[in-house]
Amino acid sequence: MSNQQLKSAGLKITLPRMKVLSILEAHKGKHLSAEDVYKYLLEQSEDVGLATVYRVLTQFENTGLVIRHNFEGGHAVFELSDGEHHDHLVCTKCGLIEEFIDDVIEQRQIGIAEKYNFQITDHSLNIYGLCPSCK
Amino acid sequence: MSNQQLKSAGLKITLPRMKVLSILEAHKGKHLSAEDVYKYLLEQSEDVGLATVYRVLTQFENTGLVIRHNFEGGHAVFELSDGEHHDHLVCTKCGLIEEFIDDVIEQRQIGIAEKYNFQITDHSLNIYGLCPSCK
DNA sequence: CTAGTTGCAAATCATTTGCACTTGC
DNA sequence: GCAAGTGCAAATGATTTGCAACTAG
Repeated sequence: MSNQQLKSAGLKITLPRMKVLSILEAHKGKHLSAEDVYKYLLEQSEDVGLATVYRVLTQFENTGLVIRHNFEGGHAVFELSDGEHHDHLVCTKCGLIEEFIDDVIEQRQIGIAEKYNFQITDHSLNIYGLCPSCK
Repeated sequence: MSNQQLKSAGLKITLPRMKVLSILEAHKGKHLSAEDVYKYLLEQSEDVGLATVYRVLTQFENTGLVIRHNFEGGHAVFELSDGEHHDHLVCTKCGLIEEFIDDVIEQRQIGIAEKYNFQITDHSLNIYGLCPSCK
């Protein structure tokens, strides 16, 4: 199953890559840092180096398999791409993340890029605040 | 003049703080990294340590005097706050940054936060792409 | 005077890289 | 078999911190 995703991404099907992919699938909808993935691998007593986790995640990002987010606070997080773009609500207290899409905002952004004559390649919108259980 | 800003921020008026502030004022509208500020200080043969630049910028951020942005690509940039919130168009090739505000988007974000019952404290919207001269 | 500040060097954190070794095809 | 992939340890780059010396109020 996931083998196909790797193959069609032009990557050799190796143990570490499959393991990382399975971790990501097991946490679909979550946002994991490289360290997180590494920890989950250790829990499963899998023998994969942290450096490899970084390498694999970066490769997955390049093939579009995963999305990398740079939220506030130093470290990047990754999530399996579902092909759909979405933005985030991030709780600054507990770290909870809600995803959302707003077509009006998407359209506006395109309009703004046009106004400034930018060729838009990507964008990120993050709303920071306190989630229902933290406020 | 700037002395007042520091005093009202509850910070002692020290040489390093005034110098950093003057650098920021001399580059109003630009987005400088801590290293940038440090380099400008060196150019003026001012004797301020990089660590102090970081400390001062962080203090300024806490008092709301400056805004810190975490764009893609590792290092944070700072800009003097004009009290107005705004978002950014970032050129991924040359680093050019254009600022913009869109009331429709602002309103939408408030609506989204309400829908998810989040107490919004901050948000950042960055559109990445190629600027007119880079595309 | 003395709490707040600073400079410097060493420490930390996330991430990357060099290199000899292993593995997928 | 051989290029691609991996593990480990050392290197990196941005930022932080410990601490003794310094300075604003």
